[in-house]
Amino acid sequence: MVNKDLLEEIYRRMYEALGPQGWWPGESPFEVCIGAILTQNTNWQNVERAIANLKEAGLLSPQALYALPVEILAEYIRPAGYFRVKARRLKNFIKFLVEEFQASLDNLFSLPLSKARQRLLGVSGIGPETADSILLYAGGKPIFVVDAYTRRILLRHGLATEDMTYQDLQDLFMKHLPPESTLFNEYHALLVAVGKKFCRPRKPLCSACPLKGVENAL
DNA sequence: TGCCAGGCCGGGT
DNA sequence: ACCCGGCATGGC
Repeated sequence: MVNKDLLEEIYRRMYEALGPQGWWPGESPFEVCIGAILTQNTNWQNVERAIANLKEAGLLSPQALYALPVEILAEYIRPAGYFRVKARRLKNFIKFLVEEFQASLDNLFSLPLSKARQRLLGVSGIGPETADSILLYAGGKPIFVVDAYTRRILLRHGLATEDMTYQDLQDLFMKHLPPESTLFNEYHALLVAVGKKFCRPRKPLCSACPLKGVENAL
């Protein structure tokens, strides 16, 4: 069903339609981690406000956030939504980073990939997508990020089924594509761009979608 | 004006 | 091993 040629055709079409995306939209690996947690089920525009608040207050460092009470942090990130939950999740991640890795992402990323992923998943508030986003976009590791857009696009083209798990969908890409972080980076960013533009929930057809009919393109 | 946005957790079956 | 309610702001 899904094979290497099809995945490459999908990539080609998206790239030709929308060009390079240059993700992640963050200035440092640490900022990428914060953004990855804040953007859970939330519009990126709202996340940018929250990050801007932290930046403006000089709080965008592991040390500053480590010292900041969770209730205060919550107020800064309010625009990102779910702000009390996310303040807790951020603190969990910061505590993890500071106390187990001397506040150094490089220390975390120096672990074998599967081990680093496992450790991230051990932090309450970091699930598979957030962990993989951190590994790929902050760490430059060759791991494919699956999100709601990825799932919806695959479903809409009959390339996946509802019962497929995160792992199933991730395998679908990683078993057929070369493990290159630059490719995985662009691929996922393009899926998000296409999803935002052409593959909204509840809107059945996307006549302008660059992926229209790819499932039959071989 | 509802619907949607780059999920995840914890409790209940 | 699933299933579901809860979490919240801002744009269109």
